[in-house]
Amino acid sequence: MDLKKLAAALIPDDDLISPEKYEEIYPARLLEKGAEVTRLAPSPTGFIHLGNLYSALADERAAHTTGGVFYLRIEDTDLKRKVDGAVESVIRSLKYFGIKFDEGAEISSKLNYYGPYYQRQRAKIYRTFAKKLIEEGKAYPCFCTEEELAAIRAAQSEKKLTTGYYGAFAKCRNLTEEQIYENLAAGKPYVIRLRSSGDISRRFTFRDEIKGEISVTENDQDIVLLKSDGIPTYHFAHAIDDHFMRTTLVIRGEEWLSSLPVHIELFSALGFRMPRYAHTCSLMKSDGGNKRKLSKRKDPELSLDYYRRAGYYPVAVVKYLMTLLNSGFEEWELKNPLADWRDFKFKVSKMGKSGALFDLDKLSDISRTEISMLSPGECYAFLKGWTEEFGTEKDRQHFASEAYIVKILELVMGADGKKRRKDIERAEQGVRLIDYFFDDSFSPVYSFRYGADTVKGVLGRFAEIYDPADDNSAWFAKVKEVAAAEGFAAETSEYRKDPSAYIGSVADAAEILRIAVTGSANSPDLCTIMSILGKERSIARLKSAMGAV
RNA sequence: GGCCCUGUGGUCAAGCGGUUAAGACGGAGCCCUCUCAAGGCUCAAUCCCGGGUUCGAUUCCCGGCAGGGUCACCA
Repeated sequence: MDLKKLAAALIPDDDLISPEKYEEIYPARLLEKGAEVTRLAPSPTGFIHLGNLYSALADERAAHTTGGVFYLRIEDTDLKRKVDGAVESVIRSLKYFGIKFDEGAEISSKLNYYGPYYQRQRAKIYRTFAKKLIEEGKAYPCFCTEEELAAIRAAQSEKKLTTGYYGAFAKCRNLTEEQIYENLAAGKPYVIRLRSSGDISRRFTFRDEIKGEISVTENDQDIVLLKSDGIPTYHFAHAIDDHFMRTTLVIRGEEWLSSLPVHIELFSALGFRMPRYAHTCSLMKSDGGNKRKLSKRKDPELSLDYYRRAGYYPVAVVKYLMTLLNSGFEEWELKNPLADWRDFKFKVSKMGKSGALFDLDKLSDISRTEISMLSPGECYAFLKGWTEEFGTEKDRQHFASEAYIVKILELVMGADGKKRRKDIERAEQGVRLIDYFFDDSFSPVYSFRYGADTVKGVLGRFAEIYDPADDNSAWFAKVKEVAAAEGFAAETSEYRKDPSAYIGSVADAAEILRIAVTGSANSPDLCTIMSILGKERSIARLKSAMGAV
């Protein structure tokens, strides 16, 4: 068979350049030894979730801790699943979490020598190499219809054989020259398949950067290289792109492990040297007692936008992911509390081998800690940023008064450097937490544990003598005075000695005041809260609580 | 079902032939205390099972089992 002629008939493009030329167009990168070139290669099929960030972070760290390059490639070969705005969303989300690319799609960089970075725009390159493989007899056209393929699959699974297009099942593999041209003349659509030379019974070990030695067999599937629309499949595009974009380390989810044999054969058929691979375990979610891989479709609440909306501190999300990526990170951080997290020596080889269950408690804890280390001013800026995007109109009005909010935050966070409160876990909750400082969002539900007379007594007496000029101890002395007058023990120790002699302790009396002022039995220092509110509003709240019982 | 990956407390996990089997989150308790938060201290809780190898296995080997992944003209 005249393969040259066949290739020209199958790939009639007349604007292709020679395959060798591409080696010159995309030369080896000039990088230090050990520098890794990694990439994030999402398909633009919607939002990205925590699992993608996890992977992106691994890529970013692997590149940037070795002086390498991290680039963005868009795998948009499946037009059916394309979602508008997905690329922008990916970039925006990653940027929010501090993940930056050095080159690639939509990245303005002088380094963009290896593009285009959208696979749809790379059709010529793929077709060039598909043509080459056909000429070499390593690829062939397949005219099977979807129905025929389904029938083959059905027959195979009935006989409990491996499904797929391989060996004797690959009907189009041995089509005669006449048959092929007949089909072409009839205008039948076709795909280009790899003519696999592998033997599934041959087994060897492959070294993965995370999993270590893994056992694989040769590939024997005649997988599709070019779909009937002339666009490549993932496998084919992967081999060509990662070769010509000079990727050194492919970090991808372990769901790709099973197609590794295909990729090994592809690189070999194309005569390319393989990059190294790191197959990451997937982030899991607990689902009815079992673990399950995080899914874009099933877990919309794990979209990165969800974390933005909930207001988790972005660095906290990254740090949480870092603890999963390299568990040594946590200890390192404990030892270097002031160091930049990027100074941690990330190692791909130290990545965990088994899928971690996503732990919201842990994320919350880290977020709380990160926020607690902010200065009140920084925290204000963070919360304000959140209100601008996700808050209510009322929130935005509240946050217009910077001085007032900062004063509140000094209380809520602890003004000095060492005694920090950790009340704010994320922006959304933090903004709600301080709602009671604003009259238009203060909507208390009074639930006093004492009778109306006692409540009114405490509130009324305190309203009489409250003076915002009092310092903490003077303020508390007045609380004690009021408490004693209403039958509470002025000292907790006294109350403990003889509980029956009192109706409660000073703590219980303070609770009445606290509920009246804040609407809650729990709050930070009440004395400070009242001084922030000021005399008028504090007393007004005491009075209105009196009226409500 | 075939093939592949994984298997240490509730969760994330150190460990890499001999350890009282780290640490963090969560839980319980105590202290502190006007409540809460924070902080300090303490406690409970783990090597999937069965065979080997070995003086000795969480660690090495084999076999089960369990969980996950994958078997497309999707990535």
